[in-house]
Amino acid sequence: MSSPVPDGPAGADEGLRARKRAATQSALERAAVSLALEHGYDNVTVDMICEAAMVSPRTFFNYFGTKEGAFLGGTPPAPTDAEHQAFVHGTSRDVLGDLVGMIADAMADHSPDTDLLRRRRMLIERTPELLTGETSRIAELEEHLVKLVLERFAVQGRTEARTPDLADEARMVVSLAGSVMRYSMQKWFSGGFTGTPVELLHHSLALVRRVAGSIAPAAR
Amino acid sequence: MSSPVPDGPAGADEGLRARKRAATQSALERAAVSLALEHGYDNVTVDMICEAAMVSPRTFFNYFGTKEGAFLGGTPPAPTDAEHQAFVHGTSRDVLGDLVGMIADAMADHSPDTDLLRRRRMLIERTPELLTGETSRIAELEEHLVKLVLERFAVQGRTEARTPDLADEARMVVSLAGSVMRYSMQKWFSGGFTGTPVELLHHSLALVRRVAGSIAPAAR
DNA sequence: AGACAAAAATACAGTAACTGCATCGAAATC
DNA sequence: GATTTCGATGCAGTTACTGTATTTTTGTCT
Repeated sequence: MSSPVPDGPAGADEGLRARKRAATQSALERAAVSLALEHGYDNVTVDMICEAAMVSPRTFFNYFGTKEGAFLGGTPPAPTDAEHQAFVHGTSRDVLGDLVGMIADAMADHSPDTDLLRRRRMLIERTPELLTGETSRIAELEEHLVKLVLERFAVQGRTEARTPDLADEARMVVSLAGSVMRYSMQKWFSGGFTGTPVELLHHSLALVRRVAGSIAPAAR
Repeated sequence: MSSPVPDGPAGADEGLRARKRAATQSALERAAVSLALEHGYDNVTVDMICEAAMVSPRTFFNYFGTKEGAFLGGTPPAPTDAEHQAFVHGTSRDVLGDLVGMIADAMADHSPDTDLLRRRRMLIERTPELLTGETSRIAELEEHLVKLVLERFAVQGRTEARTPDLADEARMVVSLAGSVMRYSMQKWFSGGFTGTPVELLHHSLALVRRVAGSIAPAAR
């Protein structure tokens, strides 16, 4: 108690302000999911969530910007700088796999709250529109992801001079990653999958390979 | 010409009621696109559209159900029975290509109004959120499309007994088709593509094949 | 500890999308 | 021509979301 928190090394808190902020956000998300599980997503209003979490409606929108956001979790998945670098300088030839892995990591290191995740999963399972919403949120990252892939191509020495449609290829990689994520999330949230997320992604990637690989060039 | 429209083979009209209906729908769609091109999508309200098209706001929602609908075109793309059958009984090995082709057809035979299509394309080009919206509309068909693919598999003699995860495969085909459509639409609406839609689809499919094919099983 | 700056919570008023319901008028059916 | 059917409309209400000004809380500096 002598030194006034010089620079907490392993400290999980960054000041009381941030802690309170995290608390209210968490409270709102929990309230949202709980209410939706009880009454159904459509029958839950923002006001109800605010009352349960004891904050003003205006504050709600300061946090999430949209009603849906409270149910899906505050901030859309964004890769950290570390993940960014790891991907760009990855050496494997499996660009798609690495990209999917990065997105999955970004989604995972999001909220370590196991219980909330479980309840959220139940909710999404019975509320397909939320699945669509999450898909859209990921889609908003596309532009950024395309840049990442191009960066990685550059690091690997692939240039537009050698491959004229490199930008197209990057865009397609991102688009395919979207497919894999969508497929995986769908399978994950529909409950039919028993296993770890990592296994699920491998399963999905293998399936992509099989399906896309069986494309014959139309001409027999 | 003698019989009073017994069953018009090529007849374009199905009574005055239907014609009027089509007229107002068209008027609303035109007004919506025009206003958005002039003022920007966000700055156009439903009331403005209604005033321009001279219908009540209530009627607007009777037609489209959502504001976005007026800009994207009344009814979401749905394959006709003919297209349905053609796909299910297709003999080619390229399930993905055929599926994409069917969706494209469904979107094409939608509105033969070239001018409106051109203006809509301009609008979407400068309004990415609409692109996302159209993507979501297609996503709503997914369940249906999965059934179609499974039907086709059945016709081709592929059964769950032989391929345990046939349903998974079907789902992935649909998911990949989504990717191709998304990629194609993106490229189409971004204006960078000079060619017919059919060529674009071939380009996209080839790219999928190249990208997905280059997936090495991670282990080197 | 007390003054002061920064940030967050709130109140308030307003816009705009969307819905249910009852009514009215035109079109199809007989 | 009478009836039934269907689309258009008016109206009142709910709900998501925003801008702005005000108040409360928290961090900081002396």
